[in-house]
Amino acid sequence: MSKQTDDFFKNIISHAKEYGFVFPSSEIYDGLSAVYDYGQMGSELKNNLKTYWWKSMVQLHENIVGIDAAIFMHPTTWKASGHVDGFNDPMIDNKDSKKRYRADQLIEDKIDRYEKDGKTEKAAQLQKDLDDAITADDLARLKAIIEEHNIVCPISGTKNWTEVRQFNLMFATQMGAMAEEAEKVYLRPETAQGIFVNFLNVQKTGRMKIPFGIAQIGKAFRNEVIARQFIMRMREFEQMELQFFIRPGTEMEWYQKWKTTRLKWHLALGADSAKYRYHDHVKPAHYANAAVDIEYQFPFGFKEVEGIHSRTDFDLKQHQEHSKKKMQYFDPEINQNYVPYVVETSIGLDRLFLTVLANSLVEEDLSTEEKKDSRVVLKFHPAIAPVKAAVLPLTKKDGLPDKAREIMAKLKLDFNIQYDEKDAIGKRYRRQDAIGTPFCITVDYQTLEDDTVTIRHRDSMEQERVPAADLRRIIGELVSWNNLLEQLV
RNA sequence: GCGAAAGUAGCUCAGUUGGUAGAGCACAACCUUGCCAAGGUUGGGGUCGCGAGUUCGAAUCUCGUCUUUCGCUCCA
Repeated sequence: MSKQTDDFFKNIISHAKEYGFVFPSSEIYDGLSAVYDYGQMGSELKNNLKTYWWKSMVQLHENIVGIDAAIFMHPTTWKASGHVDGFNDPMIDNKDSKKRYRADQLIEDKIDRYEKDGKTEKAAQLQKDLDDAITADDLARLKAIIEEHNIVCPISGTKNWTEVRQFNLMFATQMGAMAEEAEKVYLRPETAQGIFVNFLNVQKTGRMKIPFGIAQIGKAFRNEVIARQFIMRMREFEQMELQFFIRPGTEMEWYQKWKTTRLKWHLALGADSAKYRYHDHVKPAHYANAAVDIEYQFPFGFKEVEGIHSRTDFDLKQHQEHSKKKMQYFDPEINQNYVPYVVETSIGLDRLFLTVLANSLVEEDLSTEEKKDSRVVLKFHPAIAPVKAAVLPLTKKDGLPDKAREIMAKLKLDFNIQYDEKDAIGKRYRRQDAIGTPFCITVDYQTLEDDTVTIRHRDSMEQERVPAADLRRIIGELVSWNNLLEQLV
């Protein structure tokens, strides 16, 4: 990473903190690794991004509905999805080769070698030790076995091992206050399963006909080995997911359709299209037969923001098997019962938030021959800006504040508005620039005479004079969701 | 997890050979100005990430620890 991009990323982080977008979690206690809080500006921006997504899915499509499933789910859910078996292994690292291995597999390999060498007795004993240690969940014992049997790293050939650690992707806790009676439950590692288990409920009660989709926004939790890069990879994060249920055999058609639809959605926010690209997965995950990422070019390179997966009927079939409930749909058009196929679009809200910040943060040089000058601006699309407008009296005397308060009182019924009378007017404009407020309404001496105000536009810094009575309509049109959504249809 | 770098006020940083902490911006009050930041006066805010150790004395030296950034690794 170059010095320049490094600085750019640091700028984003410090700007985000300085203006109340993102704070390290529980910062007074030194923070918690890879956990962040959204501040007064950040939560507004994040909510607006959710609204944009929700409207684009649920409001714009008559065949998409939204749900809000619980974070806790029946433990069998995660057996069906493959999360329990797939990600629950004792791991060990070799410090020289920096390779990570499953500790039990290293030992199994050693057993094989003993057997090949004809040391069957030794092999049997080791197998027993291994089984005992695994059963007892004794990680220290596993490490000891590796050391006792001089197991070396296949790559470096050394015995320079770390401790054996249990790798658990899912956070577990218990439900029920009495510890001995408590049942182990997990914090969901993805929101998708909340949709799959509700497939029948929604389909029946909503009288949904295939093709149809279920959308959901919610928190998910993954105990990543290493979580890094600000809010790029967090252990607690928020997903916005659509599971779109379709007739088997039509999945590629829908996959292509959602691929284009979703990129359009990102571009509507105003980013340079050169900063986005598709990244096809050569080897999709076990549940998918096609997968693509939409990537955004961050200062530190292209990174995944959204994934589109053709999930086949894997999940519904798994749940059908584990729950013994028929996860089927009767399709009257072809007179057939089938388990629907699924195309999923899954976006990381926190990453989206970061793309929007990275894309919006601009430092402009406003220097003239006489004076050096610059400003820092967050050029958010007005519809997603945390504060829609600021009402500013030109001075804080001669009744201008009263007039400004009066205007503010009306506008705040419709919009998130700030009022500011401190410092010179230019300085107040710059403060609003720094949090991305698209419009500044200035009350001046002329306002007292003819009830007009000026609207100062963030990006052009130009002003226009309008009747104060028209503000609600004018601002309303400028910040309307329509400006974003009309680009999608 | 391994390796490297960093952590001093809200932000950006200074702090000499160890001698009880500073600047600019920001913030608050007042004055001044009045359409694009950085005018004046006054003020608030830091046990120098945390914990030990060495020392008469530690922001400074040593060790540990936490957090962050970068590289590797991981990411169904």
